[in-house]
Amino acid sequence: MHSDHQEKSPSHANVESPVVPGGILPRQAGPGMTPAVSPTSGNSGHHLREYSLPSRIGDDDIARLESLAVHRRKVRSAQTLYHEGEPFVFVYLVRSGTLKSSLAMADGGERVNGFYMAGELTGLDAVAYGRHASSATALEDTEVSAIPYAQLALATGNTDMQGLIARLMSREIVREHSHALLSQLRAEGRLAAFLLNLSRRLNARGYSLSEFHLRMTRADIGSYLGGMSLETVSRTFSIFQQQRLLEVNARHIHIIDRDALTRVFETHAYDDAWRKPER
Amino acid sequence: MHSDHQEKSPSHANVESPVVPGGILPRQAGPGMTPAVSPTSGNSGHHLREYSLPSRIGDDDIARLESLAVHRRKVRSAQTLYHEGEPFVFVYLVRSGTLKSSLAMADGGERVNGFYMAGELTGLDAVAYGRHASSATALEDTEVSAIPYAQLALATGNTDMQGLIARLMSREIVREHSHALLSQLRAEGRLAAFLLNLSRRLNARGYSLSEFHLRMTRADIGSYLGGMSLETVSRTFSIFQQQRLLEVNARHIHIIDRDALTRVFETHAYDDAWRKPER
DNA sequence: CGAGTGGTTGATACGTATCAATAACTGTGG
DNA sequence: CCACAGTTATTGATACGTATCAACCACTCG
Repeated sequence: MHSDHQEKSPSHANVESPVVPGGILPRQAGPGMTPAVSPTSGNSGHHLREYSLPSRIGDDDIARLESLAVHRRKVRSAQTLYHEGEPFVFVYLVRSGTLKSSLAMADGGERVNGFYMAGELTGLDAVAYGRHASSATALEDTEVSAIPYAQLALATGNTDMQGLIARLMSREIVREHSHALLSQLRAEGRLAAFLLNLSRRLNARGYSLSEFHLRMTRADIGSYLGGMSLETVSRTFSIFQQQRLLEVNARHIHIIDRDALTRVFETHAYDDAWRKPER
Repeated sequence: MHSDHQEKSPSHANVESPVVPGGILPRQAGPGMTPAVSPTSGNSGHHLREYSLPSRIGDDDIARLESLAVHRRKVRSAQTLYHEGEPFVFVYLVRSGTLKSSLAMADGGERVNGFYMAGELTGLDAVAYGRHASSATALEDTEVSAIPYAQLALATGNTDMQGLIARLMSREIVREHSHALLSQLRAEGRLAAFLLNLSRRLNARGYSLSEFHLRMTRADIGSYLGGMSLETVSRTFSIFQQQRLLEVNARHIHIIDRDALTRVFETHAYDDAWRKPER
């Protein structure tokens, strides 16, 4: 029930490679990671272009966090790492694999609010009330490092652990804000933004920028993008394919025209985007 | 240009009352504030019922923060406290009045991502990158205390200021997650959730639970609720009024049937809520 | 091979955006 | 003090995007 996650495309090796303690990020991590908000001052707000999903952090920070980890934990595909409501003990640094974070809705449905990949920290929403505010489920076999939050909070010494935590949380807030902007876009814009974002994050981990494998279902994507039905997600993929922006084969994605995709989500706002010009 | 914020209804005094240093919260603040996530474990997720907007904090915490404030600042209605992109120096504790937080969109539009009232802290999204990630605009004449973030970060001693900041940020994250759940609701559910939330927050500040004055426009509300047009907001108010759930007079709101309002947002999910039962 | 899960596609219904006209109110300046 | 302009809100008509329902296919797993 978890066998299709081995990459089939030769262009990108699997991240399951031996996890070297203290540096799980294949390549590129230093410069260019920090500024996800454009430094332009009264900017016109290219949040969507800039928006980066769950907190990616530098190798040095990862090492610092890793040093406080008490154990590794493997989570099989479809298993959950923690459930919402559970007492909060650890934050988890993803070593390999992919997690989805979700909230249960009153009616039994679920809302996906994030996907976490290697080098990202999950569980920070539990700090507020000492209980996990969301659940984390593995979308493929995944390995995490468990870091006792109490350790982080108490950590003293030259490493400004407190500051790191604060920055990571703030980044999560910024990310949520950017994500909220998706509600202004229609299906095509949302999916385009999502794909470009995934592409960048995977690329930062050493995969191809143009070709990758989705680890989540259409339903997950739709939920994450703000209550789109899985059918709409599927149809939107088909549209992109017809327009030759993508090649889609179930979960294999090949981005053909990156620029056009970018235009899609810069153009497909509900009202303003395409109407303002002629005013 | 800012004259309609004086309460007209006799049932609730204006908060502009003399700001007593060290305790701006009119009443009720201690018990019952902390748990905004239901402690039930594998819960069915009443996030929407529980969801609390920007970080409200206890009087003691407010006092601790206030002690670090370097100055007060008055912001006239429609003026902005800070713009996105500006260098980050202060977080602001709202003393009186109301702020809206918003992001500029690439096309010139704006997306409202929060409203802040007395006792709430704004600016935490700037910690991530040292620049404000959103703009704060006064919806009425507003007064804030400016607290240098550097002070907070360095604060030592018995007061666990770091922990407080961490909890506040985490709470903001939880709040964002809850807010994201609104995307699963339709117009009526979203507006109902919004009104009930406002009602509770105002009530915690000593106002009537059933009657209050909106400080934001229909457009602001629509934007905040996820890209609803101002017309839809207006129409939804009318619907509630016809159903005798509310009395609406421009920005004066009188909640007649609180329970029914609650049912509205528990019922008006897109698919699951009303369909699951018969499966 | 049958069951289950995930994905695609079509027909249709519904919710809401959009466009438009009007009204109430606010602040401004003669 | 009143007329004018600008904002805000209400309401109706219509168009459009997407949810929903349904049928079918592909693939995996036991």
